[in-house]
Amino acid sequence: MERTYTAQAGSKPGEKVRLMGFLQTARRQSKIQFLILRDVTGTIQCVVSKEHEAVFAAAEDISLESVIVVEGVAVAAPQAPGGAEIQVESVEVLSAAAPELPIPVVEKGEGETDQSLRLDYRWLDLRKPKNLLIFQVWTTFEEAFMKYFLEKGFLEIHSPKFMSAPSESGAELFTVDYFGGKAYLAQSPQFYKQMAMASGFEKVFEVGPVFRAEPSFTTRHATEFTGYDFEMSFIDSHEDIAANLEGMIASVLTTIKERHGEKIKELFGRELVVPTLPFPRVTLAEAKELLKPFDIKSDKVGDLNPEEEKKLSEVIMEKHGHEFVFVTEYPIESRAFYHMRYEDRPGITRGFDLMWNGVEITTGAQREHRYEVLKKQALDKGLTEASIGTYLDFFKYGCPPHGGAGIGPVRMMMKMFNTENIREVTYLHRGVNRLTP
RNA sequence: GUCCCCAUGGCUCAGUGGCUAGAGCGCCGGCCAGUCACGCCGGAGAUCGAAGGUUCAAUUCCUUCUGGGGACACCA
Repeated sequence: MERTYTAQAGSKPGEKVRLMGFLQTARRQSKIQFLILRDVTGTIQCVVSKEHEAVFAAAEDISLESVIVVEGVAVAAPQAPGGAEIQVESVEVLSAAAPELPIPVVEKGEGETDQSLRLDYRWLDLRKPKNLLIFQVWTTFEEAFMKYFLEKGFLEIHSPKFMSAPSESGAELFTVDYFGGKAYLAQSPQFYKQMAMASGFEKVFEVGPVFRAEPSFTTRHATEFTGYDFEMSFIDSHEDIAANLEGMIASVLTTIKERHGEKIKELFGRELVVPTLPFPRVTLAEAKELLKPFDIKSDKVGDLNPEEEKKLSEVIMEKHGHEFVFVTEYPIESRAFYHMRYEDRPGITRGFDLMWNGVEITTGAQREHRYEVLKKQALDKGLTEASIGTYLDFFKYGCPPHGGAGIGPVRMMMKMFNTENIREVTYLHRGVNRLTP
């Protein structure tokens, strides 16, 4: 018999159906049992009556979270959760769960299970409907991200993750053994998406893994995560990049809100807001000025510390009613060597950071495409020709003016669900102290 | 890497310088024809994170270590 999903069962009253999923809850009485079956579409109540002696006995022994097949008649049942239930005629265990779960799948009472323990048993933790929703949204996110750029004629590239030399200054890279030699895991597709500009591809985007060997212990860092990047040629300034970035975000959030807005609100209490265009923009100097009244101690002159980022977002929300803000005109000291600088103000870069509700989610810039200028900027930052010679060569034989941005979708997901921690929205977190499961 | 906090059955938490370390959920057994955080009765399950120290006596106080969380630095 063909399988019916729990979400469809209600629309088949009187029909015999076959359902498959996990036994989420069992409420057992002497002559009637209520089994809550969960599949990827939701849950439904299955009723086992003592009239079916053998079935009743079999159902009594099924441990919670076992994988089962239930056959029975779907009926409308106003008293049942969801308004429909299955009158069970047979039940079969496909895979029995060990009787005591190491972490609960249905959290009862006050405290939620400790996060690190939940991550140890992530495959059980992910059985929770709210976690399933997160990955349904991830899928929509990536689809909408790609759709936005594909419709604008961007090409998709996949740059290699093995590299022969460290790419960015001071970057902490993972070293791997490469046939007896040394290789590094890419901490950004930066160099290779720029190479695509030198190749005349003009507009590219990439979805791919990024590796960072930074020993960071925060709620928003991982040693491996997915990066969304784009790069485009023949731009006038970093504003062209900002415009595409904000357009993409508005488009992505529109789609996500349409498809998942209600569920997100129901399960996470977060009312998703589609941002208006353009996003507010402030220069770093203006940001510092706006923050002055709050007397936040910061030893950062050319950048914002996390507390300042949070406060700035609050101020912007008050002034403009906007969750996003671009911060522009960072000094060269706090930016990568390849950021283009203003002709008239050589200490200032033509780029931006984008904040969403207090967290940095993107860095973007116009890149320096002039070979001699780029080389000088790199050497000034302490890089050697030996280490970035190949990269510099990309610009030696003609390269259009260009720019791009690197987006941290994990951080955006964190903001979409108002979770405190990127680990909650990561399929399997990789951190300094976590390599399993 | 620096600073702060935490560690008690499978899970979430109480608690105490001294007697048998408690509860709810879960688990096991029994009862209960409509539950829906079902209910009721009974039971098992803890070297109180590890090592050392103070003390007549340490799960409780002290030190170190390990594990976890958070803040900073760095970044997406």
